[in-house]
Formats: sequence, structure tokens, C-alpha cells
Amino acid sequence: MALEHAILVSLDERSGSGYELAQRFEKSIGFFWPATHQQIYRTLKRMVDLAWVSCHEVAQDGRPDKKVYEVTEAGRDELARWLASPGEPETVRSDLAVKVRGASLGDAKAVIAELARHRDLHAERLDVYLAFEKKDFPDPSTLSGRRLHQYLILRGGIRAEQGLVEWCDEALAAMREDDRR
Amino acid sequence: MALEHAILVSLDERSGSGYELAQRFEKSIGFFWPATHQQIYRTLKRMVDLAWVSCHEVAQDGRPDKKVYEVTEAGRDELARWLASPGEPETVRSDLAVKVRGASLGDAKAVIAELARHRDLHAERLDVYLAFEKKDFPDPSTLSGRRLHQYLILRGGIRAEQGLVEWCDEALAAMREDDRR
DNA sequence: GTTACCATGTAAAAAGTTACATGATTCT
DNA sequence: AGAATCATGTAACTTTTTACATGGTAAC
Repeated sequence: MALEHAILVSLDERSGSGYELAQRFEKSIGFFWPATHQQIYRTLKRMVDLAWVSCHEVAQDGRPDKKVYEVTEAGRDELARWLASPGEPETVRSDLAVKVRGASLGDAKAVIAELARHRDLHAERLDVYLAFEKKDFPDPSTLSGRRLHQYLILRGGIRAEQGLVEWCDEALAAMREDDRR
Repeated sequence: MALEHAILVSLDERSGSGYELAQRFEKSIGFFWPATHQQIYRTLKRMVDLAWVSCHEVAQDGRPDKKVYEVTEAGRDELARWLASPGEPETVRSDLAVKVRGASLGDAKAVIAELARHRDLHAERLDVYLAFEKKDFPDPSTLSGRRLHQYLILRGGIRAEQGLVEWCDEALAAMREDDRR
């Protein structure tokens, strides 16, 4: 399981509350490891029990108190251990692919419309990623360490979305052509 | 949830037992919707309750009896309904990306080794898919209907694996370069 | 005044993973 | 004799998702 480890990575960059973490998981790290606030609160609790993170309450004026979490020595050890351990390659789970595969058992036109919708969603995400790339990493060849790693992740997201847009276009063209015949 | 629907698609192509379905999920449909035999048995039971599939036991000689499942009218209706309903775009969950992102907090060399391992795993899968493409779809332009849809799914798998191999190569080159400095 | 943001959680249901269990047959 | 294949399942556990719940502040 990598949610703990994704949280460790994120907290190691910057300590924060569960709420703040949930927001980070809405973007950046959450692009390749999505998690909701419920998951994060629950996992943080477990991580305190494991002593991977410490927690202290911070009073705020005009706002509710918050609990700020920080990675402990044990947490850094666990992260290092996990980083060096082999894992399974990611598995895809694609509703859309199942729909395309089953298109001839229902309304093919509806599946074509769904493909087109996803194509646009992926194109939008791609634009977001490309804008990040342009703004945050204008000169990639100079990057090193953490900045390089952040850049590489973004590159992975860009490649994945490009691939999906291209696949949607390929499938759309073929299915529309088939529909006309 | 798409496991029910993936099973409906698969059973609609050919009726079969849970065991047979589990084997199909080892390849083809399982490449983009993995499922173990336990999941399949449990889901089939639920689908019988929902009357999406019917089940009759078949005695075999020299082999244990098996239960053959068949899609019902209600099952086909449900499938058609689902095919036409909009879904969320697939979400990625990549341990490897988390590891790359956190590489500077542990042993970068170990992460590089892990990247190389995944690169090879994806290259292997890609070869498997490319072999299918060559063997099963030598002349894609002539395809239509179900055969076309099967081909398009395979194309999606090919694109995804190609993208992953390329990304691993990009990340490996950059991280090795960074490691040397 | 109502929407959005900050901040935390509980509870239950659904889905997925892992381990264990059985028992016959066919192939080497 | 031992391994692989056929065929089904139970049980326990972990993870994820969805719904519900609270309560203050700030902006429009």
C-alpha cells in the first residue's frame, strides 16, 4: 500500500494538517495517487499509532484548531525501506475499455459519445499538465534532486494523457467509420 | 463498478463457468480489468440474485461438475443501460511514481533499479500485446463490430505500455545523469 | 442570507486481496 | 510419485467509496 508512503513523501516536503494534505492530494501527488479526506484522516491516525508521524494541535484565531503532522525518524526509515523494496507494476482498470469492448451489445453511438467525452476530459488534463510544465520547469535540463523527480512525475502524467487522447481519437475514428457502413 | 459489466460482456460473447471466466480474466478482458477467481465467484453469485445471469449445473465425466452461467434478458438490459451511462475517467495509482517522487528521501540508486525493473516488465507486456496484434489482427482496416472493438482495446494496451516504457527510459536517463553529478 | 472555505470526523457499504480448503484427473 | 489442470468455494482482512455530521468564518 502506498497511501502511507505518499503521505510520508508529501509531509516530508512540508508538514501540514490532514486538511492541507487532502488539498495536496487534489493536485500534484494526487494525480497519480488519488485519496479523499476520509482516507487521509484515517491513515494519519494509523500512522501516528505506528509512530511514523507525530501530531501536535495548533490553535488558530478565527479558524478551527488544526492538527499538524510531521514525519518522525521512524517514518523516514520506513519510507527509505519502502523506496528500496520492489513493487508490482501498476494495473489499469478502465471502464471505458470495457464499454468499447462491449459496444456491439448495446448502443454503439452512446459508446462513441462516451469516448468523445473522455477524449475531451483527457485533453483538458493534458492542457493543465502542459501548463505546469511550461510554468514550473522552463529549463528541465538543469534540474536535479527533488525538483527533477517532481518534473519526471509530471512528464509521466503528460505521456499518459497524451496516450489516452491519441487512443480515444484512434478509437473514435475507427468506430465512426464502422458506424457509417 | 465494472466487474459485473465486464463479466456480462465476456459471458455474452460466450457462456461459461466461473473457472473459465477467471481464465479469460487472466488475459484479454483482464488486461484492463483484472479480477481473481474469488472475486468472480462472488460476483457471479450476486449477479444470479440480480437475475442478470442464469446458472445451470453441467455434469462432466472425468471432471468435476461445473456451473455454466448465461446472460439473461435482464442482464443484457443492464449492460445496455450501463454502456450508455457516463463514467469517470480512469484514475492512475502508481507506486512507482510515488517512489520516483520520493527518491531523494531514500536511496536514489534503489529507485533507479526499481525503474529499470518496471521498464523491463512493461517491455515484456508490450511484446505480448504486439504479438497478439500481429497474429490476431493482421489487417486492421477490414475489421468491424466486435472484432474491431477487441482490436481497439488491444491498441489501448499497446499505447499504454509503450508510453510506460518510454517514460521509464526518460526517467532512467535523467536520474542516472543526475546521480553521476 | 447563502455560498464557499476551514477543519475534523463517524459509520456503513462495496470492492479487492490473501490465505486456506477440497478433491478428482491427466500428464510427465 | 508428483505436478499441473479442472472446478469450486469459505473466511478474514484491507482498502476504497459514499453518505452523513458538525460548526465557525469570510465573502458576495
